Amino acid sequence: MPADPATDAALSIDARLRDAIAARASAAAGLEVDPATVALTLPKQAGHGDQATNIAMVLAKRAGKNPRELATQITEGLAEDLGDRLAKIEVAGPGFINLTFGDPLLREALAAVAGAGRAWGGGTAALTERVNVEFVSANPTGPMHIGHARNAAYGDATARLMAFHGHEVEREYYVNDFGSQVKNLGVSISARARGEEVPEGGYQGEYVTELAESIPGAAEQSVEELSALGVEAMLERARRTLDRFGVHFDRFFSERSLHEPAADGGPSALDRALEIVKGNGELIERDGAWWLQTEKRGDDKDRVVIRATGEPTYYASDLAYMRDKHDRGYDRQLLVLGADHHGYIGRMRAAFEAFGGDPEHLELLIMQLVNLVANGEPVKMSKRAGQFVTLDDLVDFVGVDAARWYLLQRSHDTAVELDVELARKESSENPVYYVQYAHARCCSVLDRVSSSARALADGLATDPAVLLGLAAPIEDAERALILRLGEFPTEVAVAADRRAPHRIATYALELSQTFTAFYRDCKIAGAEGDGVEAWRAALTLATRDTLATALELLGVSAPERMERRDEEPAAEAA
RNA sequence: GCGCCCGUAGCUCAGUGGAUAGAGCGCCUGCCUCCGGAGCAGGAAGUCGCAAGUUCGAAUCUUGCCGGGCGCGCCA
Repeated sequence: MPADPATDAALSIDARLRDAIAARASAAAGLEVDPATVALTLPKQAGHGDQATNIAMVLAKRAGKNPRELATQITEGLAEDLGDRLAKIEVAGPGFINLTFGDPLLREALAAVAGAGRAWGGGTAALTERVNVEFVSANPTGPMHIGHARNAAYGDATARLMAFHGHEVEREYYVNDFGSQVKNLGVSISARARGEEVPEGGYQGEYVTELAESIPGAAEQSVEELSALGVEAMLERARRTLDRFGVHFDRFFSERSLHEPAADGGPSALDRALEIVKGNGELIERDGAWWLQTEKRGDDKDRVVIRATGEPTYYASDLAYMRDKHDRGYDRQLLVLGADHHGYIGRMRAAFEAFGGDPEHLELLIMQLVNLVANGEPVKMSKRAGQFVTLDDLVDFVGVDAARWYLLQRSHDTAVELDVELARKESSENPVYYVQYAHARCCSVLDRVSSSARALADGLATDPAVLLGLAAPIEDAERALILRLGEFPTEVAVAADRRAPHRIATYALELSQTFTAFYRDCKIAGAEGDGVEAWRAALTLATRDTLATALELLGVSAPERMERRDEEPAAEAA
């Protein structure tokens, strides 16, 4: 996929700097320097410039030179090469080179962002991969709980992120519509339909009674029929819940279908997969059962695929399912699994390799737990007793935007605590509203900008060069905002590569803060000075689009105006 | 016992080799004749679990220990 040209232009600012630095560093150190290896970072410390590189320190040892001395030589060369694009360049600390951009370079940077619009930050993947992301895959035997909520939010946001970065992504839900749990659901519905207690080990939840009531003549139906109808109903319910949560799958893949004969009447996908691993010498018979020899591939022990009874295990389905996805030609399979599945990594990898898959192309992403807290007390969740905090409950309670934000703002591999009371009570002050507010503020300010300035700013999408002619000096808050916007493509790339959508949430918050500081320090609508209003409108426009993109990657809405919320009624006198 | 994840401010958590470790919430002090105060400015608050090691440089990499979560079925 070709990257957007405007994004290219901005990256080329970065690339041009790298090239220049690499050339001078190479000459000074007497070593080959690949521009791609030049680290350019935005220093967090004010006074350390707009970009910094540690190249002199990295090369010092190999070059046999003092880092500061090396840095000084590189600096002198760069100052000569880059002219007024640099306002300042200096050696600092142990050998950092700090660069401060000149106004011409800052204008080029903003022109690139503004020109790209909603495409800014995307499409920079070096090569496009076909990626299958399997997530949620909750058993259709019960409502989706808070753990599924985190899995859903994460899988979906990761898919959005990778697609935006430049990959072809498909979302897939594996439906466990086969086996003893499904039968168990049928048994439980049947019991409720006949007004009896659910047998030991059955599903106790209220929803089972609801299912029984919703199925006409349930008391007379067979367990098999009730199982099928129950699964169908639960799946439909899951679809509606996910839809409401902003998560849409490309495919619901039935486990049962793996067990059915092929379209041509040939063996099932499961049988074919087993034949393949058997042919590869991966199966062994022992104690009357068939085992996949996973231990030799790093698993704790071998795993049964066909029980002594002749029944395939759940693991056999997993094997066939991975094989099916593999045959569909994806470059990469991502599986988003719950915390309680981390013990499966070994056997899943082993299975993938057993049929000839390249382990590099399988990624198992483990979600850590969400601990729900209400009023400072942990919320107990018992599937047995049928007590859930469901995904629907969460959305009802705090709304889709806050729910997704809270579930996505932290790394997937750290356990998080979510205080639902707090999330709702503080909803007017929590970070997601702050970011949305910044977006709404961009929109509302742009409405107040003069039509001529607005026209100039809007024209940038087609002609970014307009900005370059503006002469007014760039102020600190404007500089900070441009640099922040300029980070977005790198942030997207890192977040996508690390499957870390929470970085986008962090970035969105930082961008919002930077914009708010700009808004405070620089008057936008009606600003004095030649072209200043248009220039600031362009900055606002670029911020609005980048915030909207960031929020969209998280699946959080970007409203053009926030509803004026009435003050909470003062603690009622009761 | 073995395996995976985590230990950073009062709380919830960012930060996967760089400079004086950050944010949100909470707390304290200020700011509404000014583009939306759902806001802004400032402040208090940290032995980055502990100890060694690697390096010019470690919250970050290695090892050991301590503490917490989760998992170790011919269940799904």
